[in-house]
Amino acid sequence: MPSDRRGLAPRKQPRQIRAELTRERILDAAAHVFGEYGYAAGTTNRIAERARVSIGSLYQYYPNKDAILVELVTRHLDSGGAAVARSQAQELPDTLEGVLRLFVRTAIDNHLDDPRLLRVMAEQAPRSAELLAKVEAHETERFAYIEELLAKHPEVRVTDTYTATRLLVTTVELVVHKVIAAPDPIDVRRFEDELVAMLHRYLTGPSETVGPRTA
Amino acid sequence: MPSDRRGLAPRKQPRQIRAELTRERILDAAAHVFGEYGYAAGTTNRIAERARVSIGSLYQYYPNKDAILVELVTRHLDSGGAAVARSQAQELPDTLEGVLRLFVRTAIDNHLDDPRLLRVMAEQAPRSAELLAKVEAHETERFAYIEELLAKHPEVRVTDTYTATRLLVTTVELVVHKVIAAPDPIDVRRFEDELVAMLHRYLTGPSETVGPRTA
DNA sequence: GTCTATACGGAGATAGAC
DNA sequence: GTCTATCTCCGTATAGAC
Repeated sequence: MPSDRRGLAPRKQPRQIRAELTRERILDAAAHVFGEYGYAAGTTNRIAERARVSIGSLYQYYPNKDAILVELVTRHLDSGGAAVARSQAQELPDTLEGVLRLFVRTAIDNHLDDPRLLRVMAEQAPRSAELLAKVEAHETERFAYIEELLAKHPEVRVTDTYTATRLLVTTVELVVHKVIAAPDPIDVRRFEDELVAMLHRYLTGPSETVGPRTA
Repeated sequence: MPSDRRGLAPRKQPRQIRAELTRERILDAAAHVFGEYGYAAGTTNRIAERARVSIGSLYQYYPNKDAILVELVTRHLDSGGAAVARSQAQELPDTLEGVLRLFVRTAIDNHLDDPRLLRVMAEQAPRSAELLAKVEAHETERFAYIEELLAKHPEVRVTDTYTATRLLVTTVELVVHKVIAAPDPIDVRRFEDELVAMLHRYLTGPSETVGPRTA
């Protein structure tokens, strides 16, 4: 225990920083425990143990187990947003296909680090209203971003851009989740190729009737 | 696992029949309770109550809660298989697009009856080894069926049919689940149109435009 | 074979000492 | 502000009467 600082001028408010670190530690521990045991068996006791914090302390930082998971999901969503921002900072590829590939790959990379945790968050998490709202907000943001992106490319021939955007983003999200979370190590890059091809042909394909093209 | 006594007893056994009915009743009750409360809050007590059976009796028919869900999923998968068989019995559409539409629509129809239960089964169910095995078996079957189907259509220009089939089936399954399970009643038919278009263009699109992943 | 009553156990959450 | 100890709650599963 540090010495009693009563009456001394606060130096740098180490408490706040320490507290923040503890929150982080708990969150990291939760990520690990949820990933290893799943949500139901990922008990707060285990989380506290792994974070090297007593169960009592844990409840000082988070009101309940669910709140931990919500923060975990939030953190994940933010990390995804940050990744997108990073790509935006650099110059985007010229071709539509390049843009699609970047989009898909970013999604993949953002999930590769912890597939098991992904499963918990994407599939096992109890869907509280708060969580749903957060996820939906991020989704809306993504929709807008992608729709705008597609608008810049004249090759896009699809008419119902509203539905198309939703289908595209949804497909990428779901398929990427599935492939990453799959128990067997599928050939991810091959999947990536096909997924990009599918999206690209969808967007640039003939809008209604299909005429076979001669090579 | 129920004991299969077929062929052993030539005499009528009304008990067996009654027992089978009770199993059914419990299963129906479970479907309702899981759909309404989710898996975790869908307790065996509630299930027993709704099935008008005591909790003790319930455990005479099923060893534990998980077994009930497994049987529920099995039943759902079988119903899907039956639907496919039905389409197979009739003549398939001539065009590839028609076939794809039938495939997508069958998937949708097979899920429309109880979206909330679908959510539980697809998302919340604890994935026991047994359950995973069952699901995977069905999936493999579907893969084979679709791959064969695609082989019959010369319009299909995609080269890596193995990966393509998996992408296609996976996409349909996931997107359909998502759309059906979505809280707001999305315009399902519009989504169907776009999904079919995407798959169709993917399969018939130029295969050589997509080079290997760009650096 | 179906019920009632209950045990068993585990998880979330809290109280109070330090 | 962190710990230990504990309490409550509740769901699963069982025992035993009828």
